[in-house]
Amino acid sequence: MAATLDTVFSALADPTRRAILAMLLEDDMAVTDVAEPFEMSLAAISKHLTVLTNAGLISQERRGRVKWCKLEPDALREASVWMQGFGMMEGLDLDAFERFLDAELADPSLLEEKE
Amino acid sequence: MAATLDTVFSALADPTRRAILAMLLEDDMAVTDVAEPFEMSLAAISKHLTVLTNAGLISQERRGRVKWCKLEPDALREASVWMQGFGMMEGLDLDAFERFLDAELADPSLLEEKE
DNA sequence: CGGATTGTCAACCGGTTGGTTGAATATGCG
DNA sequence: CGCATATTCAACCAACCGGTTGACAATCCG
Repeated sequence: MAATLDTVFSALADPTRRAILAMLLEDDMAVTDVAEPFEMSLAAISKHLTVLTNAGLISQERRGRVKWCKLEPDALREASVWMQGFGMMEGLDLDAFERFLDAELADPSLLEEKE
Repeated sequence: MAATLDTVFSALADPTRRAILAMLLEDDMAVTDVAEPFEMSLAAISKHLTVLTNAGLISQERRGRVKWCKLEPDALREASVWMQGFGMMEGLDLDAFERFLDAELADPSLLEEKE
């Protein structure tokens, strides 16, 4: 699917879909389990999941009766890069971010609150 | 204006609006000048500008007849932080990332190459 | 004043979105 | 086989979106 900035951003514009993404951050889930916490029909959730799939933000793999949903965070990269063009991440180039990741992983106390 | 993730992301979901933001990256502009390169009515652009204003992504200040549009890149921060929670933050807590952002913005030299 | 420029408002229109319901389609299990 | 489970499909609906046009308001200028 062509995951354009349009499809990605508009997929992210719905709170239900963002909540679904957050849930999938924890673990892969079946459609029914994704739907469980929401007060809307399963069919509605199914639609949200196809929107997310078309945006490339998740992938769905059928295994037996169950269709598993998996987060595909790479789809956020293009959008993230686009946003970085706008100043608010002044100086926060990806290299710096990688170094931050390394540092954090090596020594999580590095960025502790310093008061 | 309450600039929620909803309003920000849905504002960004339209290519015309993203193009407008990119133009404003260069310089502040009057409404008519913003509209000039687009093949649509001034009224349509005016609507897009109110959407961007409601999302907090731009501000508009009237000076005489002319209304100047100014980019407000800070509005992207919340959305950006939300997005960074996915994928690149594997195994990291968001609080640390936000502290990182603050520190980075306060002192960009913090993460200079250390070789 | 009177005319040109700048921008918004209001009404309208077709297409999309986010939800519903009920039927349909697989698949697994006893 | 026959039933329960898992998920989608199809039709429908109200609401919203992105665009149009024409009228309107405000400001500058000769």
